[in-house]
Amino acid sequence: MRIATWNVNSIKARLPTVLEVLDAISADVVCLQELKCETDAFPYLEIEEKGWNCAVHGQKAYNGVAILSKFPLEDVSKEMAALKDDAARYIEATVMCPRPVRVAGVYVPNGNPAPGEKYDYKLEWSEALEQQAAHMLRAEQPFVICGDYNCIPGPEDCWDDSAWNTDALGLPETRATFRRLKHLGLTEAFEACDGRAHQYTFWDYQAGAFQKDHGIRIDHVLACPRMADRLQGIEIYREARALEKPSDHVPVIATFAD
DNA sequence: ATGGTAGGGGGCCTA
Repeated sequence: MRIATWNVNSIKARLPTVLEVLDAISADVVCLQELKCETDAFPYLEIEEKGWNCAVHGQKAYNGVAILSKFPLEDVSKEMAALKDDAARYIEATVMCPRPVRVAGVYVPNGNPAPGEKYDYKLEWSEALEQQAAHMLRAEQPFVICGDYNCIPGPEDCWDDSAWNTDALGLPETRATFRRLKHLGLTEAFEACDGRAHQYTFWDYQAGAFQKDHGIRIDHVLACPRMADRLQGIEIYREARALEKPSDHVPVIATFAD
């Protein structure tokens, strides 16, 4: 089975592209971030028409996450146990593929400017996610946590570390929150399957960043031990960034043995 | 050179 994550930067502005890319990547489950639409305004009809089941946690203008699945979605939850959050940044559901897997889709706060209130919120949110992961590890069901972590794991995951290690996405304390998550016993799919330096999932719209390959790797798939045992590969669908009216992020797809 | 671009919503904020 293939599980993908993609920050679409507005589902409404991107719908034709999203449908085209969903066809191209052949995933069974897709976590989407930055829908930028309310739950009721999600384009259910157009996406369900292509065979997807949709679980959506939207809000007006900002944030918004969804899980799409070719298999039935069950037991949808839109909150982490440890955080009452006004922002729509979290969604969790069980997919039957055919064995049940718990899938969490996350949109971790950007955190800029750092230091400041926004960065404090990022750290608070990351702490709640760590607690959520710990809770899921204690439960019996295998799981993955996919999404836009807004974290550049290491200096090799951006084009110029000196440009990023003082940014909220690359600060040592940000990288520490991501390491703590992994140290609970989660496997980062890219690290386990590929691990090459300078492979990116986001390029800014500004200053010709994509053309210069000035990117960062901030979209990640983390797997529990049992799912890590089934992990077969990771792909970054870079082609999506070269399309007309692209998102600034591209899909990341992890393949697991059935 | 502290800009640049994109999206949403409503006259700036987030990224």
